[in-house]
Amino acid sequence: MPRAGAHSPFVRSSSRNTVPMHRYRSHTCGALRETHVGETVRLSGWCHRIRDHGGVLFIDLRDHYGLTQCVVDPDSPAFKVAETLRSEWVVRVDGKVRNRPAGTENPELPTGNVELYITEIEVLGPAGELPMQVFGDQNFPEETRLKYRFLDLRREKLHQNIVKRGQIIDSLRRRMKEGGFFEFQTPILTASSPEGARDFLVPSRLHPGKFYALPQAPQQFKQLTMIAGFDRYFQIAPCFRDEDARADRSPGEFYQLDIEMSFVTQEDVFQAVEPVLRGVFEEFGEGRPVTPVFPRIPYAEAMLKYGVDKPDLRNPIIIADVTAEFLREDVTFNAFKNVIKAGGVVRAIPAPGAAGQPRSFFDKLNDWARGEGAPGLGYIVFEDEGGELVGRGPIAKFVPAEAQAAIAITAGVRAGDAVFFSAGEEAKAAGLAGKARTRIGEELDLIDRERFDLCWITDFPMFEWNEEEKKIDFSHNPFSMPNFDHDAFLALDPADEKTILGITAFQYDIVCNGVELSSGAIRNHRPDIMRKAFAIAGYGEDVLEAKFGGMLRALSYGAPPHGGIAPGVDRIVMLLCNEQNLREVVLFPMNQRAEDLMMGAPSEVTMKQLRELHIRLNLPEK
RNA sequence: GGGGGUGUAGCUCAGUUGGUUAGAGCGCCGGCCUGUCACGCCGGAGGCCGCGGGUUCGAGCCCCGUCACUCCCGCCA
Repeated sequence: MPRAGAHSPFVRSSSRNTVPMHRYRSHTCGALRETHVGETVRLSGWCHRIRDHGGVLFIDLRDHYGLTQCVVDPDSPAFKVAETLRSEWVVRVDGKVRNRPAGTENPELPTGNVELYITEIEVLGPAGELPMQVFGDQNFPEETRLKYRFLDLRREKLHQNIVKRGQIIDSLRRRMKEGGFFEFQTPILTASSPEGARDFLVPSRLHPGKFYALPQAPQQFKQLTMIAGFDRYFQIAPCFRDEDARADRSPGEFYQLDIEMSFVTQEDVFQAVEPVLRGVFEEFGEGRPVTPVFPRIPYAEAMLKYGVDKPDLRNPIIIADVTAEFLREDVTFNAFKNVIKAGGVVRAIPAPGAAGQPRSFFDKLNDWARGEGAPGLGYIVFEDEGGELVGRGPIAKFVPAEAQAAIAITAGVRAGDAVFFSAGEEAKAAGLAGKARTRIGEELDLIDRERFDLCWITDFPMFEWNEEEKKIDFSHNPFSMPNFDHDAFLALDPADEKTILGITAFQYDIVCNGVELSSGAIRNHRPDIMRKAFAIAGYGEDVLEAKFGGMLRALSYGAPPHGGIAPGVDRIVMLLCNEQNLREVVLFPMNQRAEDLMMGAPSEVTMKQLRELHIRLNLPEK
């Protein structure tokens, strides 16, 4: 059980014992080697595993640094006590280091050539019967793991993940400082923001009826830091959002490597950040290849080719638009033709080599698509028949050979492949195609898991249509600079929805293996353009003043052009630790319902506390 | 707020078409064992089969409800 940082920070006893022994340990449990043979040493740690042979008793003693086999037999004065020890008791043992008898060495352990012959045992912390074993790699229920997190954290995998997390953060910090960035701390108690996620609120005692909010991100603070002239900001920043959890989204709180730079274009941000992320993936990726130069994929292209704005580029499937092919006069598949007539599109998802799949493969995907709310997932299987490309499948008979050939060319498929179709209104068809792409890639085992494929997604739309409220909204960060001539932007007619919805922003993401790692932008540093952008999104001058007055004022006293990005630390660590869930890389996570089962948060508070905060509860009826 | 999955011993799981006394491994307790490192052998304790209701002669199994955990949708600038 090799552990990180095997050196001991503690005092060592000399072989002549001229130095007094430390109260708890002379060495750590990962330190002893053959060079220590003959020394009298003192170890403290947890009884990892006890093997009682009657006459001889082995105790594997464990601490953060490693594992040392300790032995007692009836000749030792400690034998009686040793027999009472149980798993996970914390003990201090004294004894002499000796070579293991020939043939009993354990090459799995760095300390495996030696053992400690115990002459004295002091129980420092006995343990009750354990709700979960530390030893071994058995699975335990999430609830138990969270409630007894301190036990789970003793276990090899989680312990290593947390160590790795620390090392990754060290590396990020070092790389940022080497890049000329300076670290800042921004407030935790701040003001609620109208855009974005739901805020965590903190009632103010001094100002009845008023609330602080925990920052969703230090967005405005880092911009203000730039306006204050500090030029290059970074922070391992805690962020708080009161939204529901996902496997890759911690409930409540998470950390970002928050970055901001002055006098930069988008290109400068890319040049500053890409080496940091590539470097950290290379450093901690355990040899798995990392994209040498991150490709840059405009949002629109990503939605077409991958059906999603966070494509997993390890999946070789590329979606194609085959709307034109289904419009051909010789094609008689009216289901698709009607969709197209109604303004929809048809997307083709190639399934390389799927011709050999059994019927159940296609049926399963069809069922899945229905579960996604689609009418189904049409498909054509291409086979080679005497040198001719022949399409089969339920809809093939509506598509004559020439049209099939045209589809095959557009979708880039050959005999032996299949192609699935997703038809409908563009965004929906693209979304379903994207999900199908992922699913087909997984079913056909096309995804190389031993790789980190990173890319930039660029040119996000500045605005989007809010169907519910029938209005234009910011589609991302309201502080982003539109990629549009400034004077023309100021002159925009808010009713000109077509032009407005076509405007992109200097807004970008980094994606790795289908996981959105960061989001960033060149900021809008001009108050006039800011006012215009908010006006387009339907925010009046009063709202703007109330919520972003400080920011607007700051922009009015000499603001440098600036921009930044904020990679998600937890997600980076999750990818590098090969974990599917953020709880595996967070020291003390909450459960899906945002409860801390160990500390019992959230919890009720006393009436006195509520009174001081001028709060009266109005609880929902059960 | 909605959908899926899971729920049987402390833990991981098995449990046939609804049919005697609900099993195994790990852990725990006791005994034996002087070279193991997933030690071995023998014995033992430990079960509101998540909870409530229903169907049935009979329910771990079928039905309804509910709760918990989890994954997903909504949400997450």
